[in-house]
Amino acid sequence: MRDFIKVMKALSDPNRVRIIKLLQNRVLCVCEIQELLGIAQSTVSKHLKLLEEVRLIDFSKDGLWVNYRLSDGSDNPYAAALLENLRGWLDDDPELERFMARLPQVDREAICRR
Amino acid sequence: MRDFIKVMKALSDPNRVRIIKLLQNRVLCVCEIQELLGIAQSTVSKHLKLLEEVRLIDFSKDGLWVNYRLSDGSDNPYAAALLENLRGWLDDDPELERFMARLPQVDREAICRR
DNA sequence: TCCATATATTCACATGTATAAATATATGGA
DNA sequence: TCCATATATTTATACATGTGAATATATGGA
Repeated sequence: MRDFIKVMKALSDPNRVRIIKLLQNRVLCVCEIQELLGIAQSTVSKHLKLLEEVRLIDFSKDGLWVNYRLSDGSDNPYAAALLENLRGWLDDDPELERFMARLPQVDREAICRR
Repeated sequence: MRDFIKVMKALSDPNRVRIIKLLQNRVLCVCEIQELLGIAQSTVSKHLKLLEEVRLIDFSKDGLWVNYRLSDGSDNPYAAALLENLRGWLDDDPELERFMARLPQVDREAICRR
């Protein structure tokens, strides 16, 4: 029960769901997500940590950058099923569409180094 | 997004998930759920109202009794998909197994009239 | 009409949570 | 070794939420 509840709570926040939807397109680092969502860096880090704890996402380090991507779902069946569901959900959400439109222009080299 | 978040929040509480799992077996009234979960009547009513608002459950009145049952899911695709997922999930949860075992003995006529 | 009772609502309270500012950590380059 | 910077953590705060006691509502019977 606890594992299930944790996954549901993880997906009960709009910003965390937005992060999942953005990661459906490509790998992102913290500052790219921060730039896209327009929230504080510490907030982004916290959301990412929570999503990782329930195995909705994975990360790998590359120098100073930390690359976040969707989990393959092998560790948590609840997470896997919901990631699968989310593939087809919310694609017509207007706010998400705006984020998606900006995604190609968000580059960590241009955005974060300043 | 808002509809999705509301369904996820509705399923982010253990007692509400327990109610859903119990309703997979049969229709239940408020006092039967109260007796099974061991929580206050007002709390049960609140949970049921929230679950109904996101179309996870339905109810029909029968005199003083109010019969709650799982929704057919036709109104909310998120609710429908999660109800489907929950059909096979959590069946091996020990606490839920105890609730299920007590379910046949919980009868509104015997439990609530006193 | 009056009462009993199943459920809903109100209210107060303790706990949980999303947020951002400030600070700490870690990595790479000079 | 020292500095710059990407990310993580700590801290404080406002707000949301689960809970139960008390109260209100609604339904049926006498």
